[in-house]
Amino acid sequence: MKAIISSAKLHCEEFYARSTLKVAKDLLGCYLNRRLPSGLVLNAEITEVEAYTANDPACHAFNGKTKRTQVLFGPPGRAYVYFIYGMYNCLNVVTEPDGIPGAVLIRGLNGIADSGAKLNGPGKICKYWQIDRELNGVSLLALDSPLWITKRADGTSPKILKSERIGISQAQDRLWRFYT
DNA sequence: GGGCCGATTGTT
DNA sequence: ACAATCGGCCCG
Repeated sequence: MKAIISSAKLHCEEFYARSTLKVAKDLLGCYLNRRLPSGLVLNAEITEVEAYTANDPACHAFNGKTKRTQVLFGPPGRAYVYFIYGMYNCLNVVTEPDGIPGAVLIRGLNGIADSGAKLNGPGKICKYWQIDRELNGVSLLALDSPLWITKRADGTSPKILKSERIGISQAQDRLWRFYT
């Protein structure tokens, strides 16, 4: 058995089975980890997120469950990856208890592979980290997952700023974009 | 089957 | 400002 993670710990399902707004803010400062098909593992600190909830006109799940959005209604702690603008994929983490839709969009990373480089924008993150719809629905909780999230090692929490969400045409008054 | 739109991004 | 580029969803 090989150890993928030494010091950092995975969140458990209970972490994701909470209010989407709380999960969004708590994910800031955590680390997104990605095992590429080549075997190479990338990791970087989450620095920007957005929350999308059941009673939110900007959420894909707002108009009910469809083939595309069904993972939003499923168990928490899974990846929701959708294809947008004919070119880009966006990565979300599913929140709320099973049966209630909700997700946190990952919009920004910092310190990619210890290089210190920043990666801004959900489309670019998925492009550079080879995240596409094949990962839609995968659990982030299993150690053999190609995608998982770990807590920050020092146990501290970053200072959180908020603003309107980017690129939406509805519910623009909700300050549900959080960043560090 | 047709048409419109989108949780984006890079270029004009 | 706008083009790139295509799946989902609604309508008929």
